[in-house]
Amino acid sequence: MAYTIKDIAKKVGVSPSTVSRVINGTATISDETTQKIRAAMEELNYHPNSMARSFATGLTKTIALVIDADNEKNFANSFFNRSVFAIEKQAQEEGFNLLIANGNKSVGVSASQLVYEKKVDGLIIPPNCMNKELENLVKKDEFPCVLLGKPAKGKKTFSWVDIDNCGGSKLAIRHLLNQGYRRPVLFVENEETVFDSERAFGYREVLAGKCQIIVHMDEEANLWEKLFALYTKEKMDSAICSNNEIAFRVSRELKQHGFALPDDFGMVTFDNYPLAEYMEPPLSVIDVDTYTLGMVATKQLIAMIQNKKAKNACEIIPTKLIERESTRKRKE
Amino acid sequence: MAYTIKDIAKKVGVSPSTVSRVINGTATISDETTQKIRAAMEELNYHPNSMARSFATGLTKTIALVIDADNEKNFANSFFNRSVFAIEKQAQEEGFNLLIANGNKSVGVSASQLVYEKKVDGLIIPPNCMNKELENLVKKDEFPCVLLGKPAKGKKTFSWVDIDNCGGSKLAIRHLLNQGYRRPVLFVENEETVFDSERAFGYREVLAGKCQIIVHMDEEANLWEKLFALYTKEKMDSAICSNNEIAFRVSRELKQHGFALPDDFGMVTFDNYPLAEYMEPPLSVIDVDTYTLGMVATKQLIAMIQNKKAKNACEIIPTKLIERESTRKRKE
DNA sequence: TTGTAAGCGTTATCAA
DNA sequence: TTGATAACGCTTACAA
Repeated sequence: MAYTIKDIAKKVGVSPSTVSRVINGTATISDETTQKIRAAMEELNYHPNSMARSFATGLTKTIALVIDADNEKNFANSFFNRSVFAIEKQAQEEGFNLLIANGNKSVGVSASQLVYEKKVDGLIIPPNCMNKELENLVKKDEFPCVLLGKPAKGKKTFSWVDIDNCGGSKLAIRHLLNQGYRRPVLFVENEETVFDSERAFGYREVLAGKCQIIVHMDEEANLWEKLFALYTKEKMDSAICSNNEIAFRVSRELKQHGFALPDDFGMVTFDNYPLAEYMEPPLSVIDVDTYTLGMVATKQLIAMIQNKKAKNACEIIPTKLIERESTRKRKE
Repeated sequence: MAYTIKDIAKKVGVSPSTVSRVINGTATISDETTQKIRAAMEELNYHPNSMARSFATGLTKTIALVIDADNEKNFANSFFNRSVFAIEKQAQEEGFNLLIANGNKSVGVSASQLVYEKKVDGLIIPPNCMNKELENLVKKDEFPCVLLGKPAKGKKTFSWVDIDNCGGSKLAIRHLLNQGYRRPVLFVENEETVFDSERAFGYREVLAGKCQIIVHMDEEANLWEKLFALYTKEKMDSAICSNNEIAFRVSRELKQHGFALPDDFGMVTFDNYPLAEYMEPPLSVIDVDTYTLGMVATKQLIAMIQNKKAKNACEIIPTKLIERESTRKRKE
């Protein structure tokens, strides 16, 4: 068995509470005893038992990130993972551990269970992992939680952090217009997702009164037909794509049919990873800082746990433009 | 305050231990009392306090994955992340939670601390996160741990799981030879890493007695010069690359200097993500199953925790070849 | 099949 | 500045 606080107390000749006080700094203890206790802990290589501690205090010093265990794509992608990395780092920095929780009730230990069982002090939840039970649970107990992404309308009572999808969209279009393109089309996966709808909103706002075309990729069985129509009928000369995969598919079709980027067609895509820099030509991108996203969410959550922050804070992380070959300035 | 086991006991009119027995199935309890207890738990929405439980049993039902918090690249890449996802899923399946631990001592709660403080029951450690302290610690206490990758020579006393780097290499060369290429060169990052050295080993074994050339990318300041020399002097006509990034760099140089893939040059790369499929032409790959890697490691670890498995097991996950355009069969 | 009671290691309350 | 002591919620001998 490992040493306990009692062993230290006995060795030094003080009571366990004194040792506890030295460990936690919860009372002023004479320099002399403090020294002796420190020395004894060092000598026996004593480490407090975290479970006993958590049990006694009711605090676990652990936060959980909820993931969708049914959907590997939602987890194992570079964007989410930079966030995970940031969350872990920030948590560490503030003395917290990160637990990965399952958003799905059907298998293993669900996020709700972690809350019920008091295994964590707070939750970071991607909106798509939020379900009714979790929602009621955190609201009822005022359990600290931060959404990693803007919640859908009508659920604004949570704290959340998101990247500036609307602003990113604007940045992209203004850039295209600046470079001499006239008819940028927006390609999204599914406008019903919050981030695609925000991007569409930004697109529409900048192009108010002008030609606006939004293509939903999930409906495009015959992509080339669609592209060709947009080119001939709508004079499409450039695009903003909502992700690298879309950008790849669109540019491949165009190139295969004789279009050259950037001369015949300009392209900006959201996300700098994984393909943008490696495409031919390398693509200009709206870079979303998912690292900062994760870091800010974690800071906010821990502040809530420590009662330092309002229950209803929200923050938007700005995006930035990285210019590359795919939007080279056009000669007038 | 949430309900405790005593509340349930009182409500049903039994002792707390009986309730505990029902929860854990540690004794046969009459059907009648079992029913009543279950009903009471349901009614009060009772959930056992995990910290009290862990404290009493000394078991946390949590495993930790150690990561290198100083190096984002080591964490936020698609290979490692499929493993993380698999680890989480497998852990869930067996009723364990996954904690992310910091391999680095300098910041926050290090992996060693988690062990000292008894916050986890076992560790999954990438070999590059293994340090002297951790090594001594797990050996001394016979603390359950599995390495996520083959350890360097002389550290074989750990359980480990790795992908079949040597076999993957062989698969790649045999494929190139089959397709009619004659002089495959191996491009690695750094042969001192275990996986590159295994790959080199496989390469040498298949080409025993024939021309063998291994290029270390970290030393190649002028890549084209090197490639040109290999082509003219050594008649290089194909390559195996140790990762997508190398494959991209090599193929870009070749294409820029007028070589066509696969006609002038054949290429196989390790790893199917993130670029291989999106390159021009799409690259044939040695696909490494990092999902299975993580899953097997987790199974092994949990078996160790439950005393079902030897302390010194090791397992190798086979690789497989995915043929694409970059190694189309040559006409003789 | 069930109850009693001790114990897990720490913190927190109350006194001194 | 310190010490006794209770309490945290659960598990587990030991008894019955």
